[in-house]
Amino acid sequence: MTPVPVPATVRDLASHRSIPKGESIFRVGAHAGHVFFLQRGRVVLHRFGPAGEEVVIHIADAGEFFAEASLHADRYHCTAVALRDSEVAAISSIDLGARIQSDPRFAMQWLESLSAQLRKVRARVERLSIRGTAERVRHLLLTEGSGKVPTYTLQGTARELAGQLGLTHEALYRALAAMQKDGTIGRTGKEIVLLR
Amino acid sequence: MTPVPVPATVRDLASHRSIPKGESIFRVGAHAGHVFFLQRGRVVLHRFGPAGEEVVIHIADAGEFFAEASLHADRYHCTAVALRDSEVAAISSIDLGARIQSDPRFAMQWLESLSAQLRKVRARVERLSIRGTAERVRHLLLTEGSGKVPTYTLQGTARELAGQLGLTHEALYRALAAMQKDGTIGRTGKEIVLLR
DNA sequence: CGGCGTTTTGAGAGAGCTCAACATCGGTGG
DNA sequence: CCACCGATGTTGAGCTCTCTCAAAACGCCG
Repeated sequence: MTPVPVPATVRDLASHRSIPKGESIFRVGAHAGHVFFLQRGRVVLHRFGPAGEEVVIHIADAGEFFAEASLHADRYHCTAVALRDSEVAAISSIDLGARIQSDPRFAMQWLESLSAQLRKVRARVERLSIRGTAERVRHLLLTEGSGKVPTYTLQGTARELAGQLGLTHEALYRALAAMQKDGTIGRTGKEIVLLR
Repeated sequence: MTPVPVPATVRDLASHRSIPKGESIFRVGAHAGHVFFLQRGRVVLHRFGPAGEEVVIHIADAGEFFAEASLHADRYHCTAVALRDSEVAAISSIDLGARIQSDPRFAMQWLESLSAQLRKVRARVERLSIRGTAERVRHLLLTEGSGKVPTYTLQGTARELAGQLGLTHEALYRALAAMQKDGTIGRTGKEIVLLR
């Protein structure tokens, strides 16, 4: 997989890091010095419960920012570990904060990026609340698809999509097969089209 | 229910509106003139699919901002309808934008509020991805609970919580009963405590 | 007191998970 | 070039958990 490029607005603030699978990017309690942009791989953010058990807060996929709160806290509230070999862009929170304060245009852009993420995640919450595999797929196509006839292009594997939809891969495959058979969707390679 | 007060930072920009159940607050395509803070009630944001069917993007509950993207778009991309009698604070997006641009301290606060929401929603996504009613409740207590011994205080009814957890109220009641019986949790009134 | 919404428990049905087997595809090394 | 390997894709069968429908107890407010 080719790495997602760092957004142009922060590119000059970013320094590149490669993280082997299993290694941590930061640990809870450490100085919150950076905001991160995940260019490739997958990262889990988790905390530990009273009995030391892992509690997953978020799983970041390629193309996402994470630990944005480093701007406002001085210590990380969770631990970040690479679930695969990953590449991240580390953005100094001091530099980022300084630019936000000094460049209102940039502040607006950063705000817009956060808003967009928020909208996306909220839609995902709604999707996960829907009962029925087919209905979830339909919601995905309607909210994330583009074009007159809603078209969604698979970014990764269907297995990954299943995870995003809160389904097992088997359930997703069956739903897609059924929807294709009854003419709800069409598929050509990585593209899924909502027909009715 | 007593209305949630408007956050102090934007109070002077806000004008109050009461929305009867079933009425819309804004419609898709209309000029995106305001960001909203929901003080009381519940609001659904939805779009319409090709066949005119409703697609829910988000359901906002009391205490939440919604339509933050009005800052960056000139038209609403969805329609907002009150699911109950609601009270909202409408914040002019022009005024808000102006303050963000002119007051860096304020910009930081607004950013922090967005970050906090993002973190919360992401945790909720993770929660909804968990299989098993009891495990979901446990995740809620561990992520949203406070204190040494994780304690969560019900804000509304248990029914509402069930909705938030993506469960039927029956499933939630049964899970709570079972967890109480086997000593996983303790309950006193609106408080739920994770014991082990 | 009467009515409404919440809480609680029961029983049955169905959707999706689990386990399993096999096909397919892309890459790797002999 | 082909054999092999791991990961993805696909389908089957059984089982479990949650949803659905139902009913009753409870608490609150007019």
